[in-house]
Amino acid sequence: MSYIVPMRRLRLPGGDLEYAVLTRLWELGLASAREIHTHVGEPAGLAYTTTAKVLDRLHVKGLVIRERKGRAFIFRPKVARGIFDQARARTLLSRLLGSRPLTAVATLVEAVESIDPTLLDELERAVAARRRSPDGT
Amino acid sequence: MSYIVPMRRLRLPGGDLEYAVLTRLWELGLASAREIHTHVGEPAGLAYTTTAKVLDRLHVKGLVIRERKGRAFIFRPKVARGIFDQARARTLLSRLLGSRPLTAVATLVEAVESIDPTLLDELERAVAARRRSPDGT
DNA sequence: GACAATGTACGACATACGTCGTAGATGATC
DNA sequence: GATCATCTACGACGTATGTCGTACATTGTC
Repeated sequence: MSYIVPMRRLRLPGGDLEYAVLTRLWELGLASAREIHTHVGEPAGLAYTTTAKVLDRLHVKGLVIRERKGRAFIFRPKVARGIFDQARARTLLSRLLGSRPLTAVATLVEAVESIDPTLLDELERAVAARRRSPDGT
Repeated sequence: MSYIVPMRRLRLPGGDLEYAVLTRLWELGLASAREIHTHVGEPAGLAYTTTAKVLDRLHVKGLVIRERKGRAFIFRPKVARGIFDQARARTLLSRLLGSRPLTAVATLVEAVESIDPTLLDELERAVAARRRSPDGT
């Protein structure tokens, strides 16, 4: 790892709460702050304004669109989940691989296994699939 | 993703600069702040005190040991790289897998490929190896 | 022993994010 | 139309981390 780059400022990833909110939005297609809160914030014991604030920040970051509907807003994702997740995965992966990709890959596989052994099959399948279509099938 | 857990406070991961410094320490075995700075901070255009501060924080976090040597300190890692990297990988991976592990695995493989296609081989090998010895060979 | 060089200690500021609380606006209800 | 419920706007605080600068201490050198 060189850390020569002074700190990338990708507006993409974001924190866990933001991602959880965005995820819910992707699943619902469109939703009010209240709905998102009911699904994400509330079960986590968070205040309604916390959810609202997150939605607000996502809006500022241009990750969600919002339209007024009466006194409230209806939010909808502005970025495609696939695109976002891809970028997010690349960012997280880059940090993980660092200067010793080979070793890191082994560690990565171990981690996958420790989280859920059955994912090894999936991993194998995914690699095979990737091999079959190096493009984007 | 449920985000039910209010935010883990693992003292492990840390940021990129901290990880870069720790990595250098693992590589060198033991080193002075000046040495680390020469290897990590300087090439990144950082001030010496920045490197020193990072080392200081790593010390506070109990990730490095330091012994006085004259007016300076000699640092040495306190945690094994393997252990640390494993925990780090698990943390990063957990965030990546989220609520749709299957989809995430595919995205993950794509990301690996986009970063370095040859790593797919490595990934395959690692999975196979993991299969052969589910323990810790 | 005075001085320059080099270290450490530490406070400070910036940003990203999680997390609330309050205030004010707006729509719904009787 | 007065009242109540619900939203949004926004400021604030806490923590983690990157990033410096300054002050103070220590060491090595004439």
